[in-house]
Amino acid sequence: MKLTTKGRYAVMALADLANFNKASPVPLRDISFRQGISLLYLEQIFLKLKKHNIVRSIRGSGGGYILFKKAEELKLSEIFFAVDENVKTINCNKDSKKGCNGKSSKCITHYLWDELDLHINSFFENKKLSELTKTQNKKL
Amino acid sequence: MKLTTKGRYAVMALADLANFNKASPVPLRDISFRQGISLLYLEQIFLKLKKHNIVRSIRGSGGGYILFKKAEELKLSEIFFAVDENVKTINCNKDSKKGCNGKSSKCITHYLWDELDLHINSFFENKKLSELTKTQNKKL
DNA sequence: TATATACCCGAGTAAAATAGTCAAGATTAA
DNA sequence: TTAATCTTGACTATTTTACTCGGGTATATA
Repeated sequence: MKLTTKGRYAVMALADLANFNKASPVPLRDISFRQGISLLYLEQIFLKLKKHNIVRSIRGSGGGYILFKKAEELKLSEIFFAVDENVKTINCNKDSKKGCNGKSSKCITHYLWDELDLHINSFFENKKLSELTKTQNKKL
Repeated sequence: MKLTTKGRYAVMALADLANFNKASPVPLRDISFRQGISLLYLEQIFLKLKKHNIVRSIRGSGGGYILFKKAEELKLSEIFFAVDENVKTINCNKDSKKGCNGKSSKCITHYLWDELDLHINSFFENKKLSELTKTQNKKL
């Protein structure tokens, strides 16, 4: 689980999309403008979201993107997974030279990072996109 | 809270130190060897740990480092804070141009990252260094 | 006191990752 | 047909990370 702007932008853009998704497809140009994210970069991100069936695209004039699932059913973990590919925060055995082989005092921290991943993951697993837009609407 | 090898190394090295801390100071050379971490890099890391009163140094021949606190009382959050300086995983208003100003639909995700930080922080707040070494000793 | 062992510290740097841009399309509504 | 919009792969500037380097300083011990 890398936490970079790519994941952040994806969540922001989808939250925006959810807000404007009522009737017609939303073009990236609009999201780009409203959220202040580079259009070209958004395109990259939405291609990934599309590949993972998070959004559906409608081409041509008047086209844009729509959510594939309802915001109430879309977990943030799905979004991050779609754009970030890497799911581990830290892994101990990058180069298995001295890193982690299970014996001696070497991999003292192995289980820690596993636990951490579970912990972070549970946060995103239990969070739906709709919770964001609700928060926003309340201006909480 | 950036999660990089610097934080990882710090935790690994301190866990190692806690294991060998019984009688005499532990030289970085030994930790470097056992954990497979560059000695020069470890020095950098331990300077920070020292500044934050996590370890104490003893110079000269026969010298090395010892833990300043008991492993049972040393929270992982202190360690990460000491070496990483940055505490936020993602922040929404890097350049406050369009990022986050509290109005319109812009900062939809603002509270999300706050929550996330709290969530991750609580993990490290509730974890003591001694829990790591115990895990290791049990070969769990 | 000489010497080796260790910490101390600022500065520099190579590699990797991130955050984009660019160019050339393909579709489709109006 | 034309403008709007998505599609795709490749390219690139910037930033961050993960180190290295070169010179210290302090102290135990022979």
